[in-house]
Amino acid sequence: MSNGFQNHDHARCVSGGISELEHYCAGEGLRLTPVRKRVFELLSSAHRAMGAYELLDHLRAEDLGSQPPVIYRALDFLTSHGFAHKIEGLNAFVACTNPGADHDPAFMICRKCDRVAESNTSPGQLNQMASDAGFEIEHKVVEVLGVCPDCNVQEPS
Amino acid sequence: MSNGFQNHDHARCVSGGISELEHYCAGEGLRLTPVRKRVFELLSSAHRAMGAYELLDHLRAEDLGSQPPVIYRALDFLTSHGFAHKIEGLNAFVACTNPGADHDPAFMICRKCDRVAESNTSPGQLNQMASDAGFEIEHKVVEVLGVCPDCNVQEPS
DNA sequence: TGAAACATGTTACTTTATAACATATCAAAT
DNA sequence: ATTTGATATGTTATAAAGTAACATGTTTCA
Repeated sequence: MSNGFQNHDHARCVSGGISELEHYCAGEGLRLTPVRKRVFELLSSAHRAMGAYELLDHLRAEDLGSQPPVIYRALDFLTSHGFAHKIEGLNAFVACTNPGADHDPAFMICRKCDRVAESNTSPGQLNQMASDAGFEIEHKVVEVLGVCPDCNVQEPS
Repeated sequence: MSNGFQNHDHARCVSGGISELEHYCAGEGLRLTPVRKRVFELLSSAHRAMGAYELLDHLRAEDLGSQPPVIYRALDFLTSHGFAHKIEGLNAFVACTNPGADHDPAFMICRKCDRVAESNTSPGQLNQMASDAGFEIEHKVVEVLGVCPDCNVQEPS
C-alpha cells in the first residue's frame, strides 16, 4: 500500500473505498445510513484531514443534519469500525485507505495543505517498549507533522 | 532512561527536574518566571497528564493567574523549550523527563490513572517512511494508550 | 534613561466535543 | 402482522479546549 502523496486515480480510489465500505457493512450487519455513507464520501474524496464542523457544514447544506451530535455520531461509527481515523494532532479526521485490514497506521500530515498519507508501521518497536514496561496497549497514535513533497516545491524553506 | 512506571524516588525526581530547568534557563538566558516554574512543578510532581484548565485551577488558587491565556502561555514556553510535552491523544500536558536532551519521545499513557511514561524510540523507521515519501518531518507524535501495570493488577480485564 | 524585547492582565470569542432525553426506524421472533 | 428490543436520529443545552487582540507592565542593555 502506502499511497503516499503520489498521484493516483482518485475517482477510482473514492468509489473503490465506498464499495469496500458497503461490502464490509453488509457482511457485518452494520447499518450504513445516508449520513454515515456521505461522511465517508466527503472524507474519502477530500483525501485530507477535515474537522468535524467542516464536515457538518456539508451535511447541513445537503439537509442531512445540522447539529454537532449528528457528525460526531457518524464519525464514531466510522472510526470505531476502522473506516476513518482521527488525527489527534489536528483534531480532525481522515478516511482510512485500507478499511477492514488489521493495521497500525502511521500518518504523515502536511501542515500546509492538510493532506494526509497513511502508511503502515511495523509494530515491533512499540510493542517491545510496552511489554518491557508491563503496559497493555489498547490504541496507538503515530503521526508525523511536516510538509509534503508538493508543498515543499514552492517554498523549499 | 525510560523511567517507565517503576517506583522511584519521586521527591528527588521532582527537585532534580526543577534544578535542570533552572540551570538550563539560566544558561540560555530564558526567563523562568513564577508562573512558568510553578506549572512545571505541578506537572512534574503530578507525574501524569494534566489538562490546561486543571493546571489553571491550581494557579488561580495560588493567585498566579486566572485566565486561560496565562496557562497556555506558560505551557507554550515549557513545550517550545522541551520542558514539557503535549499529549495529543488527551489534550493534556506532561513534564518532560529529560529536558534539554534531543529526543523523539514516545509516551505510554494509562487511561485509568492518567500516569504517563516517557520513553525513547529510535527514529529510523519513521524517518525512512518520510524520506521514501519525500516528506519533511517537523514534529513526531508517538503515543500509546492503554493500561499501566499497576492498574492492570486490580482488573486483569 | 529611553527604547526594544519580553512578559502579564484581561476581555471576548472561537473551536471542539459531549450529556441528556425524546422520537423514530429497523430486524427478528412470536 | 405485531410486538419488542436494539439501533439510529433530532434537538437543546452546555462543557471543555484554545486563541485573538490589545493594554499594561517589566527587563535588559545600548
